[in-house]
Amino acid sequence: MPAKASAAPSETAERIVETAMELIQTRGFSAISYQDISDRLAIRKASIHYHFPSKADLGIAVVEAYAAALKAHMDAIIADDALTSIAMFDRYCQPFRQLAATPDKICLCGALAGEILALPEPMRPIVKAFFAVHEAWLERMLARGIERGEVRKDIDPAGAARLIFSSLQGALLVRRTADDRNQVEDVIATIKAQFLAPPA
Amino acid sequence: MPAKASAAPSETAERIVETAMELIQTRGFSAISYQDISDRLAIRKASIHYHFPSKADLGIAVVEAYAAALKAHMDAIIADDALTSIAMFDRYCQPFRQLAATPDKICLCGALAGEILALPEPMRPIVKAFFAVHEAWLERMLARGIERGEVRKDIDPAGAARLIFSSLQGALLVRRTADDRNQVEDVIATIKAQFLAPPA
DNA sequence: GTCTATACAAAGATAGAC
DNA sequence: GTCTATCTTTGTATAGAC
Repeated sequence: MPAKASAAPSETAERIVETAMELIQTRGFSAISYQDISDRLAIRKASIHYHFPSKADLGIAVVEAYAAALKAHMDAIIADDALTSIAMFDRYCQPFRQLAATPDKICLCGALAGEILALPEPMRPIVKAFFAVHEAWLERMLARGIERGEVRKDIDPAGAARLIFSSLQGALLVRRTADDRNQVEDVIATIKAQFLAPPA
Repeated sequence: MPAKASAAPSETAERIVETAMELIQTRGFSAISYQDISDRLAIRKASIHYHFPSKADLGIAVVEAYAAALKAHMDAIIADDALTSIAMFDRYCQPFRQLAATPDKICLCGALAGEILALPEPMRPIVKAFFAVHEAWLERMLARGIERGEVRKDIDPAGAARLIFSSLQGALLVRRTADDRNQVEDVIATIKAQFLAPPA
């Protein structure tokens, strides 16, 4: 029963998705093939096609899994109402820090966004929704911080959320190429200093 | 005399580079082919191979041309010593605004950075140098602005330069997918408000 | 559910005529 | 400098045995 949107995936299907995710994060969607995945899993190409008939099916499964994992992470942060704004942001950044700690991974949706017009059409709205969800989460966090007096009143939550999210995506992109370990940390530190410092 | 690093390129070679650049900015390097270019130019694949024997040769020519054009733009800004910091930044942003005005183009090096590990090895250091040059330029602009009292003294020019450059790259990436015309303008406005406002 | 085998198209690249 | 023709490899995908 392959490629069913919300069926419990078999273990093999999960390993395929995980491997594909890593490969896309390092090389991009256009550049990877069923052969690349089958090499890593010691499984045949045809077996991958059994679970994911087309490359579009596989891509959709990968991006849905990624988006769902990060959504759960964000929901968990929101659920803890006692957190300060800066603690919320630190927890939000954790997955991005983890990516920055790898030698060559970037955000899956950042990688896909760079080649969005080369993607199978059904993948695109999922990437789009991912960005919208993250920017909305950041905007809400900032608005809450202003209410609580933890964030400067003179910032625009929507504009700042866009800057923050864009800079995190861009920082991951740039740091991999620049091979500079501090790129992402510098950006996070600057965001905190400029946007999450208590009002003067 | 094709593929010579600094020979004057023929007009056909120039048209090939220009077309390839646009295609890479919209679809990515891995996703485009000699066939795509030959279709657009009403020329045969073999003719492109005459000018650029391998895809790596073509990629190098494209990224070198792009980097050189933006380098000239930055040099022209630096040459005008009378500009205020905010005027310098506005002129710096002009090429990025132009990209944001297209339906589907992002920074060439942003697109390439997303698939850096899938690129022919000789292309990579050129992308890397592009990022280093831009961040250094922004850092210098900010440091000058602090000296002139146009930029807040409490910011770290290196960290802020990284945030600004990352956010511009990220904003182009996100706005294309989000199809949101204001993404890039919002980010530029927020940068100005937070980093280029006069000291309190 | 995984395998072998294969079909079919597209890719990068070269040879050689004009 | 551009063309036609062709080679070789790779990629996505399917058929059918086990």
